[in-house]
Amino acid sequence: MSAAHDDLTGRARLRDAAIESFAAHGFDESLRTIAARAGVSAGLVRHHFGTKEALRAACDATVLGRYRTLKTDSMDAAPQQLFAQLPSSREGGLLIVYILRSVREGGAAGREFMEHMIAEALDFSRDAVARGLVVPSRNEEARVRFLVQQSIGALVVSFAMGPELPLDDFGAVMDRFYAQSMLPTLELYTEGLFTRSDYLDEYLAYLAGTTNPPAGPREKT
Amino acid sequence: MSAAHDDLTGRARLRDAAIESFAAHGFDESLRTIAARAGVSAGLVRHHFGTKEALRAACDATVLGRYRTLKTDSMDAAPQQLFAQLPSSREGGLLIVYILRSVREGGAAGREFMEHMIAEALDFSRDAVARGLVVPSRNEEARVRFLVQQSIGALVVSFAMGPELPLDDFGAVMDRFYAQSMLPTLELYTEGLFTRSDYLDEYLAYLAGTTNPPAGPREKT
DNA sequence: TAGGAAGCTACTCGCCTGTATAGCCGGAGA
DNA sequence: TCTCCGGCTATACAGGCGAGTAGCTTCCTA
Repeated sequence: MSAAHDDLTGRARLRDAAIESFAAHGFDESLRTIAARAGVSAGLVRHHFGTKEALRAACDATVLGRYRTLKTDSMDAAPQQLFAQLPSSREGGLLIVYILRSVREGGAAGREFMEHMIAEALDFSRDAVARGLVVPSRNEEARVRFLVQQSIGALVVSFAMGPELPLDDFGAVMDRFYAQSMLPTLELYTEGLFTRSDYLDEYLAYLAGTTNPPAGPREKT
Repeated sequence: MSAAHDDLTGRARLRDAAIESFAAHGFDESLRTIAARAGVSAGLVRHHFGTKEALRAACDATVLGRYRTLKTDSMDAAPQQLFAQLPSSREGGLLIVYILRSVREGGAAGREFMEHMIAEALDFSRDAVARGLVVPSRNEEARVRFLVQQSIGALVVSFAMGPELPLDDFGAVMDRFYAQSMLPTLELYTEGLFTRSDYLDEYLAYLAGTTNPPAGPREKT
């Protein structure tokens, strides 16, 4: 039940070892390696989970659950960045790396993590707009999806470029990333990029000409 | 020598088949599958390239070369997006998918592609600033690295979320992506995100307090 | 105290991978 | 015409993988 890290039953130890292995070295990590990390035999994976896919699913569910818990436990505030105070603990860093790897790999789990983060960001964004801190968008959801996709994508790419992610003191890696991107982020968010609004105006005119009047545009699949 | 697709020598056919396989299904595609796609035997890979790693290196070099060629051949203009008119041809789409997959996978090849695109974008950005189209940044290179990382990252994530990339008519996939992100991009680039400059001002003050005066800040590794 | 289930391990199987070796075949040069 | 040589194939090999089977220990319960 709890998220302690010591003498647990084999199933929990195996699951936690798999989460660490997956986060550290990717989802192709072999069952034998995972079992060795957990200090148990390889056959125990099959005994408890049946298949590797099922073990992976259990890891995904556990990570998502712990992520939710950590996020709601520390509702102090998240100024402008997702993953704000999360990587302070080793546990939080582990979760972030696992999630980023899931997104990078694609598949159902990555999609679920993305949708979860988009929903969070949408709440946050609406509140920020209501409080007058953020300019409104002509399509709030599209903007949030776009911003999350960009932010997470930048993290994914940045970490993919590095030689390897140190699972411990992941906070240092995160700090380095923010140190490199904080100034450009604030510049872009505060001052924009274009000196004139020609491009936007033209595109809005183009949109008005092709679809219904831009009151409440909605995605069309 | 040329990039035709029909009766080539086995080495070229093998290399081209590997590029398509890697782009379509990832770099774990087996040598036998690649050879089958090329219509040759699996042993020929070893005969011509020695190891799979060497085949991969040949593919990387070929893709980078073709990308350079395609980019310089069509120097008409690239309004605000990298990969502007590139995916119009099947060849161009193939290259983009291959590059995105390389970046997503990480490693030396992905780093090289990234640095190449950053250098391109830096040229373009300096020119745009000089022409008064784009506001100057306090650190041009940091901004460009950040923007490229975000743009490529968004593409990587977006394509990772999709079930599979259709190698043919990749232009349609690209169009769909731009259709979803064009409005948020133009809004953000034109109007920014924050209503006030508090965050930026505070961060600049913080920077001024920790380092040398912010005249020409430089990255510190 | 006997029984039985649960937790766990040792061993095995078939498959697929990259790599290695031996040899076939056709065309160019002497 | 003989010969050699490069392109190419067929087959083999060792290793790692996920999955399957059988059996051991331990502890709880009837």
